[in-house]
Amino acid sequence: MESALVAGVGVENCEFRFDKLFSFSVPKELEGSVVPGRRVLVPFGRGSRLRQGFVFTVSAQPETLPDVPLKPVFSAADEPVLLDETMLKLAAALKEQTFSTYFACAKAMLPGGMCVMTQRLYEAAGSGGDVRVLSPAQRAIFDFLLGREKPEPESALFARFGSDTTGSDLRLLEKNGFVRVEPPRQRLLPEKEERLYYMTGEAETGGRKTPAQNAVLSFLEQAGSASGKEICYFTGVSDSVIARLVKSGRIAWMKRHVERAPETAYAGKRDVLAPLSAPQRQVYEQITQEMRSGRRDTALLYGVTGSGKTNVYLELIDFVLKQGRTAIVLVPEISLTPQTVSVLLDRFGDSVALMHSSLSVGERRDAFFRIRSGQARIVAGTRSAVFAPLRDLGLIVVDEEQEHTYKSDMSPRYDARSVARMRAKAEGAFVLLASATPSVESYARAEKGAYLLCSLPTRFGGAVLPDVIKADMGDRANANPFSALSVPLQQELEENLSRGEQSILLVNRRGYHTFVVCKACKTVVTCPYCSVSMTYHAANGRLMCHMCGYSMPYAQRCPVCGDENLRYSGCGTQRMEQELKTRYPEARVLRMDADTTMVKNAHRDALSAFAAGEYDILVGTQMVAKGLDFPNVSLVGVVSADNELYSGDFRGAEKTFSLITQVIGRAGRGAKKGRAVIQTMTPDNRILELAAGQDYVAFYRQEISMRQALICPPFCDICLVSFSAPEKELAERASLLFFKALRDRSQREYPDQRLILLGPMPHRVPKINSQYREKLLIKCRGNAPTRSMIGETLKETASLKETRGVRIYAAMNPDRTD
DNA sequence: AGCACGCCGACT
DNA sequence: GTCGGCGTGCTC
Repeated sequence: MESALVAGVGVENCEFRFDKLFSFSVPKELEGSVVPGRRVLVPFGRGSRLRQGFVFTVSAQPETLPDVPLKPVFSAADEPVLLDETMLKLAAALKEQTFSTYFACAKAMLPGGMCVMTQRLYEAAGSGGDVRVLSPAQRAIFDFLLGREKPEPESALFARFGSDTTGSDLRLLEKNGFVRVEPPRQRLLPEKEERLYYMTGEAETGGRKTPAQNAVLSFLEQAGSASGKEICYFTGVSDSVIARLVKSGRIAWMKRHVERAPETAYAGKRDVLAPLSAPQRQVYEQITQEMRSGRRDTALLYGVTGSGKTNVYLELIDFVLKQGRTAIVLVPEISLTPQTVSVLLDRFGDSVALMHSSLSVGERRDAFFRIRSGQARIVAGTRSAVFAPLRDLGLIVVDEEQEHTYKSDMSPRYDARSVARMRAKAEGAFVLLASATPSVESYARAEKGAYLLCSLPTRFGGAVLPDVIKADMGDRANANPFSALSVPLQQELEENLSRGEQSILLVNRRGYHTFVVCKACKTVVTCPYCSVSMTYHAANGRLMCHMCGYSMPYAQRCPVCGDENLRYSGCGTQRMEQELKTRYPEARVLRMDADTTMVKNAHRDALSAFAAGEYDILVGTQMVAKGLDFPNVSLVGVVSADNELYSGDFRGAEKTFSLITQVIGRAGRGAKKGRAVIQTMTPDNRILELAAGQDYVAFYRQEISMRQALICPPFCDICLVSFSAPEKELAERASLLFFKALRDRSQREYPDQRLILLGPMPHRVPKINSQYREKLLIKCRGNAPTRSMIGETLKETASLKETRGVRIYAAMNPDRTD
């Protein structure tokens, strides 16, 4: 075998434990198409089954060759090369930083749906030419195909004729006209359509009905039609019941009407130019000067709510575009930030491409190639848009940079902000992190001078900050009997209603009652699969687990002792909605939480309905704190402020401060002065005090000294190593083995890397989905040696037979460590 | 994660 | 005697 080239391939479905670039020989006739960045199929494992891979390297003489004979690359995808050298480098760096695999990293950089296996189909082309020129193997394949009625998928041929030469044989047969190839059937996932299920009227004809099927049918009878998610929510069945009903013909579905893509909806009004205010201009000058000097590649813009940060982004984008460069704008969640996106579309029209999860596979693919071809020069999108294949990247804006959505909680566990900085460094771009409540880590770096720090401390247009009242819920005088609404909040709400002004109430729990407790045996009803309490939902009359989705009917007896004295208590969004409707029958109340926004675009529709004045009160979870500007909102109520504050995570204070500051900032956006009521059991808490005063810098000062005293980020990095297994002991044993292995390795090989090991111990929620979860926290410097130390220990521990059945992963600086 | 190889119990 | 149980170890 004279084949000169060897490809280094990242292969799919490899565990981190044994992932690396695997070497494959490149068949002669594939030399032009097996190039770095190309998607290929390779024979892998004992059975040499076909798997997808990404070519990372191609070389004539690889430095390290395994001592096993190389298998050949089976085939290369018929599509443009998806990843260029820059992106491949980024993928490799990502693997190193996130304890993830080459393939997973490459895949994460591409729009979803792009890595679907595609199959070529082969059939014999008549009698072909002179079969004597064929090798025995080629002859066998040809004869086989002659005897088949239908075209054969390449994987079937591969399975039948082996991994060594089948690929090359097929290509030769094709070249000489013995076989025909159907181009790869693009088995792209079917377009993500929203299905509306309805009854067909054949309900009586189908066979016997199970209780679950009856529940679905009677629900549909009442509702008329509903989405799959809604059916599952309201009846507590799983989607297999729906599938069965469809199969038996008793229900059917139709495509829900899907709106036009927002790009076209907004394109056209290009010259909306708000001139920069003096402070905005000053920030703009600061940043462009920094960009020109090339001294630092990152700036933090601290600008209070309503100070016009978006105006600054627009000018900066204009600035880089004029230099012939391109820009990315990251937002935490597209559906919650329609304004930022629409402003971009108004200003830059169709040179903007949107990248987010509710696009169909086809739309995403189009956007990807539109970006790569240079047609789109600005990309707006969520986390993964940081990988947009723009060339000549000049600027990456990260809006609301403290938001946890920038951190991926699945492999690869990357942080879009640090990826942005990696790209900036590699491609000579500039990163602008912006927020009214920056993350403590970012602000600390800016203060230290690692980032340029600029600020917009006043609201644009001179709007004033709201007056804040704190309602002490421990004080009897404030309490309404049987109500989660305090007297002060009630009074303010009534005043607002009478004045015809709008109000927002933040309730940080979904559902009706947040827990159920048995008065006799004092136990709280918990999920059988998770260690969390069940939440009662009035909308479907069921107790639901917010962790795993398990639900059960409204309980009248204690599941433990059978007693009938159950106490339903705790206030969720549904109960607050109900209470408001009962108390103020005239008021138009809108609830917004994960349960009301299951349907596509429900977010946007709800927000614009509220903005249009169709409702008086908006009740909802975190999601009401972000989104559109509501000029007529003059009151904000924070119904329960304390939950997150005492969650035990070191970011609890930061998250509470950020959320309360944001939601309070929604009061008094227009001409009217706003008011806010914060209900709390701990009115003297400093964090609430500072949030009430919207005083970020004072909050930062307090928080940073806390972080220093407790040795928390930014004074260290925290690596979370998590172990989950179906038995508690198994997870515990694995965590202990890891702990010892890490301690030994650090003493032996990394004596100068200082570590603080916390644990192993159970997670705050020790069981989810019947999996017991242990964790180990490693306070460290997240530098290359430490990462490789942790990575090596991970591989070592995961390879032990004692850890079989245990899922182990590591995440550097995850959003939550509890 | 797959998947094949291999070393022990109940069958023709 | 063998068919197949799933424990064990490897993946270019």
